[in-house]
Amino acid sequence: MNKQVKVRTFSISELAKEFDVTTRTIRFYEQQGLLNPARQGQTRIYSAQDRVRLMLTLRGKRLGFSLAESKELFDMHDSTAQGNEKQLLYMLDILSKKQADMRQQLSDIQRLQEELNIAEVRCQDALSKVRLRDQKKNSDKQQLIQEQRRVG
Amino acid sequence: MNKQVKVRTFSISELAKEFDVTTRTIRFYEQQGLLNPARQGQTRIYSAQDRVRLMLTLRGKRLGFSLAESKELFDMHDSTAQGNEKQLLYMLDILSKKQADMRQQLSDIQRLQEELNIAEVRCQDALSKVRLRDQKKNSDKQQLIQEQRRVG
DNA sequence: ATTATCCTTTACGTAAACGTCAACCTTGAT
DNA sequence: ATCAAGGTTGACGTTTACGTAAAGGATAAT
Repeated sequence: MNKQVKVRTFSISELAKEFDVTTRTIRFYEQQGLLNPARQGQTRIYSAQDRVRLMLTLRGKRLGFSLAESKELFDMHDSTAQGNEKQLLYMLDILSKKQADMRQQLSDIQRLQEELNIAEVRCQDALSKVRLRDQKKNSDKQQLIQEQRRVG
Repeated sequence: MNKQVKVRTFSISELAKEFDVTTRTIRFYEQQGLLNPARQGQTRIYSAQDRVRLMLTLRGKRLGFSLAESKELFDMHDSTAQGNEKQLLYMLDILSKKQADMRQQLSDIQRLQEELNIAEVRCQDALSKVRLRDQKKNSDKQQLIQEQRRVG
């Protein structure tokens, strides 16, 4: 039985829209060896796998990975299936380094989050003070007008 | 009483060493308005505050902040002490956006950490399989040698 | 038939964040 | 006195990650 498995594919602009990047960006990632879409004629056809790769690449970017680093991780992930010992050890080394990076970032983020909260409170505080002052200024003015009416 | 307060200061290379950046980097940050060291003649003298700013700038970088963004946050932090309502509202807006960023990053990191762990396990697994195989190969060889001795 | 909509390649341009000289003080040690 | 160690200001070079424009092919609607 020739099982016709339907595979969902994507056009370049579909992916661009979904991930809010330009098509230029996606083509660039391909040029850098991060994506490898099939072709229909000369038009690119992206598989679900390609889509995942794009997702991972973008997440990597948000976490400060260069495209080259992401590519390296992808390549290793692909090759370690049939990797030799040296490859595997190298991969483990990279993985542990990345994990250290992530621990660092995690603590960076937590510290920054606290500081942002503090700044926000400070800011809200200053804001309410400004508003109170302005309110008082207005009520003073109103009072003045009232008195002027009584007098004039 | 003329209280002579001793203030710890730093040279550019001290800071460079401490934070593992080049002096070029530090001067560049000054040029971009992130640092503002005092001068003694023409040599730069960094205060503890300058040092903190450098620290924050570098942490910002690790979290994907551009130098311009960090500068903006510094400037606002400095100015919101006597800021008007519009300034404060703008600052609050930025703060909430940054917080959203950080939440996103936090989840990115947590996901990636899981994936790195999985990859590590997979890799360790592959490694031990490779080693077992090699061990067997060696023991086979040893056995062969033994037999050859017995025969030869 | 032509207009519009996607898609393509090629190629030059650009902003950010430094690196890398060059050419020049200054200052304490030998 | 000189010389090494550290500091300074330009100024041009480099890498990364795309932007932007030019010139054109393929298909679908009007």
